[in-house]
Amino acid sequence: MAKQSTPAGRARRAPDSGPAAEQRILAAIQEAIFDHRLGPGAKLKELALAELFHVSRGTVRAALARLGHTKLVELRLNRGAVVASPSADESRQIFEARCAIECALVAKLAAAASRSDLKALRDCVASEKASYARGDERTGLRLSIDFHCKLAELAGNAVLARILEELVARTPLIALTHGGRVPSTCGVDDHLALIEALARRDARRAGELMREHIGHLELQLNLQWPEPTRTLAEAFGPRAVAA
Amino acid sequence: MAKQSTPAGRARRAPDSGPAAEQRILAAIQEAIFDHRLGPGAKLKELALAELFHVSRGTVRAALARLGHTKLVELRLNRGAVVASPSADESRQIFEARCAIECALVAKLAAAASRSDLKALRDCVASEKASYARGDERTGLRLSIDFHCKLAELAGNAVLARILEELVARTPLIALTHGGRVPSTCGVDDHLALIEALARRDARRAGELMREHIGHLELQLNLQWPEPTRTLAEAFGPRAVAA
DNA sequence: GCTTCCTGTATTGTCAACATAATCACGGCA
DNA sequence: TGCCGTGATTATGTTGACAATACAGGAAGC
Repeated sequence: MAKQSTPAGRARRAPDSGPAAEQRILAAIQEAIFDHRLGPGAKLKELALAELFHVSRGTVRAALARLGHTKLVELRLNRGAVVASPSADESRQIFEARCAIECALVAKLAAAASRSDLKALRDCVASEKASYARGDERTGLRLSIDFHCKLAELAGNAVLARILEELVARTPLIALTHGGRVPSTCGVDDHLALIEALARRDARRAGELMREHIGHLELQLNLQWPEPTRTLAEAFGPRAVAA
Repeated sequence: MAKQSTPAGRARRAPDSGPAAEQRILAAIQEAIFDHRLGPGAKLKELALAELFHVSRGTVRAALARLGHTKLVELRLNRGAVVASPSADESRQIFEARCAIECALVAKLAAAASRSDLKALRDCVASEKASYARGDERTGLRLSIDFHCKLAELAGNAVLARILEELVARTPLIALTHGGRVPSTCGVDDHLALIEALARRDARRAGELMREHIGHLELQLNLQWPEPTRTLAEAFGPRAVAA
């Protein structure tokens, strides 16, 4: 017998609340950030989200708390949650962290990657390339990010994979916050070169390539640019006034 | 004027609830795990904790959720939270992750550590050594852990520091879960040697030493031992029955 | 004697209302 | 005209009660 204990209002086919729903909301917000439909500073009101996803505010709060822990959203006391705006400093640190982690991963993969591992990586890059070729930047970017996560997964270290995933998830925000254009091809060639090094079991070269690749990403995101002015005092500071 | 808006029952000198209290509970549980007063598998009942800390269940839930995110506690659906018991596999992955991160940190420090940085590290090891010398293993272990966190802090990368902190926090659980005795001197000599390498700006040697040091930790924790049997089926499996 | 089912209890998950704090709009004032 | 104080509104933080689920003990059946 199906459990129809819920009064009558809304039959719960898909669970309208609970940990499952929390996961659903979390994933939805994360995807929205990925797809640039939510930019840095966007306000995430509990009530609005609760109504939108047909869940209680408590569920939304739990999801926002988790997103806050991964630093994808900033939780301000008594002032709600907004999509995070990583500072330039923080962004550099994120790339530095990625470099450390991903270099270790490729070193491990260079030593232990199986034939099927390499094939999986090549497939990943292939569909990535195809997406860019047909102008679908959104999917391309997604697959490009997937490539990095795949590296972690294939390296057989779930702990590092999880950490890397959280770091990688913050990259789109860095791009948006600092005005860098999302690169049009996002390093497909870098990815291919890296795979070749892995195939040759050339750990040293693979590490170099990864370092360079992340360096490219960092440059493309224009981190060397000054941080966008956020306050009026900055925007109309001495320099602007003097002119 | 002091805000005495609370009715009358209990004047809130220390905040009895809210984000501050959440932090307090989180820290308390984390310390209890550090000090081995809470071992793997220990049940963390919401109501008990709420009464113990004079907060509402909601606050406890929030704290547990955060601890769950850092994997210090395991959250089981409808079955509450227990202190985590990292598997042998997971433990190895944690050490691998620490190795990757800490090697990157010492490489950076070897290049950029200032005189005061080195002094801070030496001071840290000195008090660590002193603690062990007077038989205070608890404080010694704490300071030993602090040393690793200090490395991250001095390296000037808050992102990596945070990640490392979470990884390091799980080490005591690994020791308890897999029955390894907590080492009596926990690598004070390793720490000193590492500092010397940093002082000589010898990045290569510092990396080697760090790798070795973490290797020592891993060995001391007896990860090569089989995992303790948890299920009856395992405990009384074919081998035991045959005898 | 052992297993199986059942019932009572304890614990967690969920929700809706209340209290508190911040934001916004309006009107007075220099 | 621009600024500041004030009040209304909105949003968040918190609490307590309710519902659903899992656990434990005991009774009945094999």
